Amino acid sequence: MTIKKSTLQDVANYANVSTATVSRCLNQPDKVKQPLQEKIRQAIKALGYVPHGAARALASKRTFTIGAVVPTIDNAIFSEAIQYLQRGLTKAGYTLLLAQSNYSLDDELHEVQTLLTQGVEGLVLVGEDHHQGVFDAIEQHRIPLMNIWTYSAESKYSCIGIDNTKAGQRIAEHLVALNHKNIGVISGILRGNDRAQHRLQGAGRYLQQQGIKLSPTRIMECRYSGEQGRLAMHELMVRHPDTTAVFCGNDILALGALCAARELGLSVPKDISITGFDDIEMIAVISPALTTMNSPSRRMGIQAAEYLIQQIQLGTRSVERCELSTDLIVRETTGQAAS
Amino acid sequence: MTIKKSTLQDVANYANVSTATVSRCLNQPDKVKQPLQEKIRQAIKALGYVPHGAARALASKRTFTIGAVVPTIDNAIFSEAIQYLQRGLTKAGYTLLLAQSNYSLDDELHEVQTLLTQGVEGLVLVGEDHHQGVFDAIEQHRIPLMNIWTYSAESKYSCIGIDNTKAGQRIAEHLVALNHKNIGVISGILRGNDRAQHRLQGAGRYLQQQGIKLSPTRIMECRYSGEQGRLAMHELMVRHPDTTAVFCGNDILALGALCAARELGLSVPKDISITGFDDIEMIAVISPALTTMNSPSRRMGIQAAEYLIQQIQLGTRSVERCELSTDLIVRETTGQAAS
DNA sequence: TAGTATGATGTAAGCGCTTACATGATAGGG
DNA sequence: CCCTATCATGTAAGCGCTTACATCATACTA
Repeated sequence: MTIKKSTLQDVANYANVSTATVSRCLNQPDKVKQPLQEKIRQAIKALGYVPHGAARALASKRTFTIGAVVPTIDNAIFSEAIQYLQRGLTKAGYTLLLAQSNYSLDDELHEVQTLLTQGVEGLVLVGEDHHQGVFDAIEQHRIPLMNIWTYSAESKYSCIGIDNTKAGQRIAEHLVALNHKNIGVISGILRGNDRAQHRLQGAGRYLQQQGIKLSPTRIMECRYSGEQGRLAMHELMVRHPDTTAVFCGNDILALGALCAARELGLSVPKDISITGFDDIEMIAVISPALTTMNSPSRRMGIQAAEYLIQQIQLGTRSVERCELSTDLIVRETTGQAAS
Repeated sequence: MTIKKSTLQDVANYANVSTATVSRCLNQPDKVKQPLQEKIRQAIKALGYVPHGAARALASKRTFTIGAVVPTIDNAIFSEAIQYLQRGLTKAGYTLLLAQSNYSLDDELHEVQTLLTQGVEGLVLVGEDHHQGVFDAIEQHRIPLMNIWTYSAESKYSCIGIDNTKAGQRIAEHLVALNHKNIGVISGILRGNDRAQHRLQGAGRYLQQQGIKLSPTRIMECRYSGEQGRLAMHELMVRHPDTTAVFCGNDILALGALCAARELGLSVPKDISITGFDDIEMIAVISPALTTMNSPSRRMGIQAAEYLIQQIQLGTRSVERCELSTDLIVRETTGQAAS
């Protein structure tokens, strides 16, 4: 172990071979004879040699890197997907470059550009709505894109996820079946978030069909955080004390709403029903256990990795759309509407 | 917007200047006259030029990249720290390369080597125990390292975090003050996890001083997951039905334990007290609200970013040790021992 | 034994950028 | 009006690697 960073050249000198041989020993070992390999391995170890990724990338035009941009890593549902995505990529020798958009399409574009500068060979984005610049850049770089957390049959790009509209409707059906008429919504920020929009649309449309009006004042829009959900719930109950059910944009918001209900002395589900979305692990072990829709985040992560690797290796650019099923998981926070 | 990826050379040709000028326009704009800058900007836009990071890195010997390895991103406490770390780095023009060790020091070493190949200019690791190879590699590459989630006055490397031993002791003190004698522990995997070890040691030592024996059979070791916590709790209560308090390694485990207690018909905190660790946002809005120690994860993320950037810019390699205070947050899951 | 196919290794040309240095242009001082 | 200091731009040499191609050794085949 010398004290200075060593290069391929150093290793080659040390082992008395050419740089080409060392390079081959590293990348195509079967092309180098055993004894030489030994010698080279020893040299590498002795010098503490670590390959220079940038040089390699420049020379080979390969980075073995995939980029992903999620709204925030600080939400169990995204971090779970990322974890599995990363695992799949790592296993195949790829590195994940992760960025956050904070639910902003402009930020997303900026992050995508940074990722492209870094040379990502594939991209994972959340949702199907993106800045036009994102699509342009992807075309120009000819890299595969996979939109996760969304499914639509006409999507121009590959996607894997649930049909958010249907899912939203499914929740509404459940609430209507329980005879709820005065329904409130605590949604995440809708702007630039097609998933939230679709869920709300799905629910809204169904309610309308059932003759139930979802007035704008019953829709609270806030950041995805427990505290925000709590505040939104309080505000909602001030505006519409008659509310008997609340459709929350995700589980964290639902948890906040649950907390507010407790603070207001409302019993769940007797006085008020609350639904979440995502089915993060944690909410199954709390009481009352939350009624929610599950988000197949692992599957998305795993499959996004598989798809991208395959596209890269085959050099193809086929569009693959995969709809994952989602189930309503009825637990303890929904019940018959108080009469 | 042409269809092929364009290079600096292309931009230079298009704008009728040399590559050097384009490069300067991008990196040191004040060295290029206004009108020329305009022309170059236009060319860049027209060609949809995106710089080639690897080439830049190779030529400039700068990557503006920082690496971090956390046990798992799928734990709110780490993802929160990462979020703030990333935010700080991005603001300063750095990119974060994130990897996961799955609580394994060998995996950590492997990830560190990958990160070094990618040319990271600084490293953030969790805890102070690392594979010797990690330290060797860092010495050789002469990059700053910051250990987060740990504080020790003698640390050879910079660190920021809490004194886990003290924190463990603090929880034990709380339980003893409530007259608990039969205390169980549901810890995360201890191997390769100095934080968990220290917390347990801190608690164990204090209990011993108080004449309370923490027998090995009262210590459950399991993966950090709600479900694992739940199972561990069941097992613990089978082994030691006399247990009146359970010290959990983190909040997720505590949630699982809480669930198990409910399943066993035990009332919390009347029959049994449960403590968590980390104070993730969510546990404040559930009921019963969890007694826990807070982990200043944001501060760690923010400060790790500041420290590394400073070290890189100054080219220094000074060691900075920062102890963050942590507080016991007594909520509803701890109470007097059942007599 | 010569001729050829096969495999192992070496040679050297870049990959797309940055940057030290060279060059040319401009302006001010004597 | 020439000389020099100053600034803007161009020229070209690599950064550390990969890889097409050249070279050489070896093992067959006839």
